[in-house]
Amino acid sequence: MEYTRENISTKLRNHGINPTHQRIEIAHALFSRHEHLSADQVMAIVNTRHAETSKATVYNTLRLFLEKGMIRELVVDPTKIFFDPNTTPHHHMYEVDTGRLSDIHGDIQITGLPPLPPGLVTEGVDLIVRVRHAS
Amino acid sequence: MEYTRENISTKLRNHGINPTHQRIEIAHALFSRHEHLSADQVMAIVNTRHAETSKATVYNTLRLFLEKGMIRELVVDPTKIFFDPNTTPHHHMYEVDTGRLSDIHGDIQITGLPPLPPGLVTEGVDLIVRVRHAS
DNA sequence: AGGATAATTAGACAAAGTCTAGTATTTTGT
DNA sequence: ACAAAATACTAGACTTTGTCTAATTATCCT
Ligand SMILES: [Mn+2]
Ligand SMILES: [Mn+2]
Ligand SMILES: [Zn+2]
Ligand SMILES: [Zn+2]
Repeated sequence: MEYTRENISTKLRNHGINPTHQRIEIAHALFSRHEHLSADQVMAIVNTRHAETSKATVYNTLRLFLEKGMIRELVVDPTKIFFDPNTTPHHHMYEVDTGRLSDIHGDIQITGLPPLPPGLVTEGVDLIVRVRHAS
Repeated sequence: MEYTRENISTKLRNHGINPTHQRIEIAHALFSRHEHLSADQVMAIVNTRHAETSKATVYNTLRLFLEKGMIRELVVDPTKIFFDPNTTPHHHMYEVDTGRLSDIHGDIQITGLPPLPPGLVTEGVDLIVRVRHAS
């Protein structure tokens, strides 16, 4: 699938989001790469050519995409949040010494989780394998 | 096991940590409760009676305990780190709407993890079940 | 005791993220 | 097409978590 401006506009509309210039730019930054990006990185990408999008808009828009379920938030680095354009269930590997974050592919099974206390619903199950480069 | 000052001093020495007044207070805050605490909460607990321990010392000491493997760090809340006095492998449940963090007990098995790329070693596997209170 | 070393401190600083109040753009209704 | 209303964007102040520095204090050793 190609991430043209037109396709991205459609995707935004499908999620109930009004496709504005800034929102298209931010969505494009996230979906055309297949990486996990921080708000700061999104900000930098979107403003490479010439400054067009403010910090407030980057943060607001990422929140909006999250609420609408278009992206996913990863809390894995103590200093910043990463945003993941892939919302299908998958797990992550985090290199603690370099800060690199990548997907784990394969058929991972988690068994033995006790039932939830009543009144609680699962929002997601995050599995993070923390690794580091050998001595 | 009782967490007297004496027992805590011994525990610190066993981890190669010089037991000072502040370090004993901080360790006591963590180990006498069986909760996951943020730096801020540790700070508040340690300084309830009268201010005795500075912010710098709280942060430095928590880092030190971490390095020495006496406590564990949990990156789960986007705004702050939690410290866990329980270093044995176990997993967590995080209530996203209240910020409450608790242990998951039971025999959880994770299968199907692909082998690590060469040169990388596992530091830990964190499983976080994110839950929220039903609508 | 006295010198060396280790630990603590106040407060400046940094970075991520939020908020506000004003401006610009887009949409809606006629 | 036009005006009014609603939505979106912005600069920059502000907040919070955490780090750093340089000076002070406590501890250790002979
Ligand atoms: Mn940055
Ligand atoms: Mn706090
Ligand atoms: Zn991912
Ligand atoms: Zn725990």
